[in-house]
Parts: sequence; C-alpha cells; structure tokens
Amino acid sequence: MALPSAYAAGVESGSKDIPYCRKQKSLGLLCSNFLSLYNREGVETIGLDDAASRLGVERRRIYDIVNVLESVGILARKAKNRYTWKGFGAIPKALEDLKKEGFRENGPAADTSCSEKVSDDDEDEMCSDMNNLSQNDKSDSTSAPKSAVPSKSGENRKEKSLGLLTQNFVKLFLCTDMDMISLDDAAKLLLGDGKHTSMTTRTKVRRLYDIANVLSSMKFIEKTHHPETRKPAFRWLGLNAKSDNGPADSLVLSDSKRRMFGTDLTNTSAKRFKVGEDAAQVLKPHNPMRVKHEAENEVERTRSAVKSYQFGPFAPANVPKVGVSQDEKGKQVVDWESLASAYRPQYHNQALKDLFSHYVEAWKSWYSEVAGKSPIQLMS
DNA sequence: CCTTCCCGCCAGACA
DNA sequence: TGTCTGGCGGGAAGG
Repeated sequence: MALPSAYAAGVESGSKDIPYCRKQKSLGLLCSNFLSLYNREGVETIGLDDAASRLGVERRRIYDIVNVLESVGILARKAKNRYTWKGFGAIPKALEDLKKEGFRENGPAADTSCSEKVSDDDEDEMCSDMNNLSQNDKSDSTSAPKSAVPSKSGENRKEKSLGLLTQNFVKLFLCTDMDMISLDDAAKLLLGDGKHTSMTTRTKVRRLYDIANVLSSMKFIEKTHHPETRKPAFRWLGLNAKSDNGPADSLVLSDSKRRMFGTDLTNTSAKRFKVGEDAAQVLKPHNPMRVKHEAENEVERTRSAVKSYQFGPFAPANVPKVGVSQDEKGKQVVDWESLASAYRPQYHNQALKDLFSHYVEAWKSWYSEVAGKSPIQLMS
C-alpha cells in the first residue's frame, strides 16, 4: 500500500497551492463538514467509506468523529461500515441518559478520594469527582445471538475508547457543578483512578483534545480561559439535560435569531492520494445559532449555580457567502457529483433555505421530544 | 519554548 | 486469513 508519509514536504508536484496548513485538517472542521454533509433529509444511513471519500480524508479520521458523534446520540452503529443517522433530535435523550448514568455510578455522595486536585485554584472548591470506568458491556443489543461469550479481553481496550472517554468527559460537565475544566484536569479525573504517569496523562490529554475539537465544532463546549489563571479550559454550552419527572417545563426557546452564517467554501487538498482523488470541501465550523435563553428551570439536587444554557441545534454550516460565487476556479477532477447532491451550487438562497428548514426540523423534533418526553431508543 | 493535535503504524476484533 | 476498528504516541505546526 505504500503511501509513504511525507509531511512537511510542502508543495507537491502539481499542487500549486496549499502548502499544507494543518488547521484545515482538524477534526473539528472535519466534523462540521461531516455534519453538514449528512444532516439533510434523505439521509438514513452513512457508510464510512462514502464519508471518507466525500470528505477527502482517511478512514481513520472518520472513526474518530463517528465515535464521538455516537457518544452523543447523533449516530448509532448499524453494522460494519455502516452507521445510522439519528439526528440532533437524539441528543437530549442521550445527554439525559448520560447524566443519569453518571449520577448512578457515582452514587449520591459525590465525592471520592480526590486528594489531589492538582492544578491551582479552581474557583469552586466543590470538587465532586467521579472516576470510574463505566464498563457496561453488553453493548449492542440488536438480537445478537452469541452465546454469552465471556470476552474478558477487549474490555480493557474498550474502556479506553474514544467514545467512552467522550461520554465520561461529558458527564463531567453534566454531573458536576464545575463547568469549566482544563483538559489536563479532565484527563486526571477520567484517568482510572490509578496510574497517573505523566505518559498516560499525556496520551489522555491528546485524546481529549481530539474530543474537545469535535465537541467544540458542534458548540457543545467552548474554549475559554480560566478567569484568573490564563489556563485554557472548556466550558459547557449545551443544554443541561435535566432529567426525572419534570414534564415539560423550562427549556423554552422563543424564536431563533436568524443570523447569517458566514462561511466560505474552500477546496483544498494537501494530500497525495491517488492522482485525481480529492474532494475536500472545507467549510467553516461556525454557526452556532445558539439561543442562549435564561430560563428558570428548577434546580436539581444541589441548588447552586442555576445556569441553563440552551444551545441551538448544534450544527454545521455551509452557507456560501453572499455575493460570492464559489465555483469559479474551474472544476478539477473532483467528483462534483457527490458534492452536487450535497450542496446546491448556484442557488445560495435555496441552500440557505434548505439549511434553515433543517434547522427548524431538527429543533422541532428536539423540542417536542424534550417537552413531550417521548421515549426513544438510544444506542446500545 | 510550550501547547495543540494530525498522521498513520500496527494490534486487537471480527468476518 | 483478510478487513475493519481504533489505541497510541511521535513529532510537526501553531502560538
């Protein structure tokens, strides 16, 4: 398979542009593209190969984002190479479940040994940690005959999975009152209580960066800095999945602000694959459309900080900038066919409209779900 | 320098 | 066995 790895080599013979630029290959961006590519009606299932080729990335990267997306309910594994698109509407439930699970595992008394709280000050001394490797095997149900295989192995591998790490990371926000945490602390907290080698932490942090990037692109979290210390940290923006019998209340959302999502469409490919093989459309990760709405939702358990952010349908953006016709640099050998189905070329307004309808739809289902409390099946 | 984090090797899991 | 998954950590880009 060759495919040597020449990195900074820079200008490839033939590529007259794009020296390389690491940022255009970030997971966050990839996630945005992924979302905007599949968040449209008609999409039922997603093939990994298809995604990889459409997004112009290696498969390995698809696994990365797919895993975290699944952790949040947006996707569900259907079969080998195949995922089911659940949509944003599945997020609330997923988060709610995560939250419950988090509390359950932790037990009511939210405190553990937590001797070292490393790092310096953290505003609220309330440190209710949670360290556990929720290893709820029995993953995947779907009529899997299998004769209850002990499968003792594999557990170890799975408890280190990106997906699980994502869930635990999210639980940190949902089940704890601290809503700003540095990846370093998160890594230490999520580290299975033992082995705090500088190396293991290092690795964990690397993963958390990956996760944080895709979570950020969906506006679940946001990168900031600790008030005093300039330490970078992440803050939760997503809805605070409230649970239990709390039929429809709070979680209101008046109207959404219409805002233009600036985006540009760049076609870059700085990879040497086969000859004409690249169709990397790069979209801007932006476009929150998050409706921050203060609503007095009753507090759960600890009545302390009652902040409830609401975030709009996460989502992607791929609205071409007004007044700029994107396709003009000549068509290359890219497969516009696939892109064509994904984007409506020429008609910006149309695309915009389309996008909006999707938003509305996603939002609507999401809202009704939260309000109506309709049960839904979640992954595994 | 330090932080962020992409790339892809290669080992488990699975067909 | 071959293919699919996806840990893992080197080391380069970015600041």
